[in-house]
Amino acid sequence: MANHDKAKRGIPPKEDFNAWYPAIVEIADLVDKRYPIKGMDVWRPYGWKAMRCIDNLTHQEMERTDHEEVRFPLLIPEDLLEKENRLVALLKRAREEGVDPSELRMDEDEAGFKKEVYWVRNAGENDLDVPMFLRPTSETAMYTMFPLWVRTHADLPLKTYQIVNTFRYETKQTRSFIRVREIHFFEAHTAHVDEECATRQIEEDLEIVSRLMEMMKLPFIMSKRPVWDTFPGAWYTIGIDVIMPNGRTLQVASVHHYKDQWARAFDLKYADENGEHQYCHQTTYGMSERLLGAVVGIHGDDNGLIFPPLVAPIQVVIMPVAAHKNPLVNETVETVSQILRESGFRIKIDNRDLRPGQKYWDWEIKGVPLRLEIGPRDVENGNAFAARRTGGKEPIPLDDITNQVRKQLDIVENELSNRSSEHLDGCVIQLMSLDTEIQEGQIYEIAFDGTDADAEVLEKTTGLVILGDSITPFDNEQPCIISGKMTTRRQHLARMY
RNA sequence: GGGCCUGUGGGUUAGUCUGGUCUAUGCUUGUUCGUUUGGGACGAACAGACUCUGGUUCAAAUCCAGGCAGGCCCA
Repeated sequence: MANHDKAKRGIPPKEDFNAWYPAIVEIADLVDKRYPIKGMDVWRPYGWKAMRCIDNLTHQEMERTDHEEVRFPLLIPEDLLEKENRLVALLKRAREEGVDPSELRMDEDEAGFKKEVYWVRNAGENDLDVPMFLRPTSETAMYTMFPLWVRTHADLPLKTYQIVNTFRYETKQTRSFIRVREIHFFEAHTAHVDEECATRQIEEDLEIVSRLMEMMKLPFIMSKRPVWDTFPGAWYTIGIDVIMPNGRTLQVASVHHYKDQWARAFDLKYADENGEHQYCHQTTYGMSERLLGAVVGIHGDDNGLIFPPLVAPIQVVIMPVAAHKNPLVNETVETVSQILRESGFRIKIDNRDLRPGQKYWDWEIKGVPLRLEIGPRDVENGNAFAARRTGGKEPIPLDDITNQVRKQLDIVENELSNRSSEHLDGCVIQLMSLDTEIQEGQIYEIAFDGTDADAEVLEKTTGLVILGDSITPFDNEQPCIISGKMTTRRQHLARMY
């Protein structure tokens, strides 16, 4: 049978990303999609461990930047939402009054999450007087408490974060890690004395995101979102988009500068040095399990996943080969794994009673970056045989195993890094004029300095979406694609997930 | 938001159009035993399913209605 090989592994070619992705998340044991609620997958041990590895990097970054972890309740009473709604309504009116209406887009959604939340209306046999909803995000819950915590300028900055589950009633098609109804969510919320301090926080957030993206070797773009794509209640929003293999962008993180808008709605004030009350300035920084979706999507290949070493649930799988021929094999495997574990590597010994070939495929599908084979021949020569998931095999000396393994993992990291930037360079191309034919799988870089109305034209004619102003503008002025006016504003057009 | 489609063991699949031959087919997985073990071994035995509720009928996996769940396409 010609496709026997493929059929047995059951992995569609990665070329066909829409088939590959949903297949691989199940075949590699990340999730079980058979749980009977749309958009709520079961995390399997391997998938959860991968997520935990990513979360650990996040925890480290939060620790490094003096954020403190908190944990807020899942349920929020409905009446608190009214403060938020009033704020959103207020901002909307201000925006409508302050901006030329011709420049405003008419298709703005009703702001807020109200339609997309799950409600709890009963408790036991009783109807609740005040219904509660499952948090879609925690602004409302947190900003109800912040005023109780902040008294004076000495309490600021307040830098908190939590990693929790949030809920959104998605009506669109769901996809593991990418669009789900129960979201594994990271959110940092901060409060500061003034706008400038809050702005510095935004800068810190962007630095953290960049570091995390680098650790996970993800190709990304950071853009200040257009007004209509700004989070309700935010002064501005910066979106971090990963460029997936099919050229679609996936927003994996967002950072919001709220100025004092939420503080006014929730009465979050502090006493300054002169004893006068001032409103705080706040920021939010959010990420989700989409990070894992991006890691899966970006690095995997026809043979399965490839985890970047920093987030690999198992970094090195050690495999005794033909152990029955020489008792030294298992002994060596034990010693080596112990040494590596003590050096901080995540290790797995695979001594299952299976044909070696089958074990190899297993770990390739699961994306373990490095495999060490130790057999009678290797023991005799004082080697382990190292096979990198990104390609290439070589014997490495056992007496220097820690350094050697580190070196091998570095090679994998570099390879993934190179692939990632190649992908970025290949996907993003310049669009000089609207007459150019738009191609599937491309992201277009443009110089654009037009109005909202111009933007709408741009989106309609290209069938793409504007990501917003790139964080790094052009060095030299270029003619705007619509008006021809010279500008350094660099923007991107893409298909978004 | 609009439209189309699907639901059979753990996975996948035959059977549905045209009700009876279906106490339901093949492959795979799982368990046990034996032989094997440096890139997917083989033999034997066993285990395991018609999405739910209602209707039509002498008779429903099959037809009808609804629910739940899933997939695809378009805004």
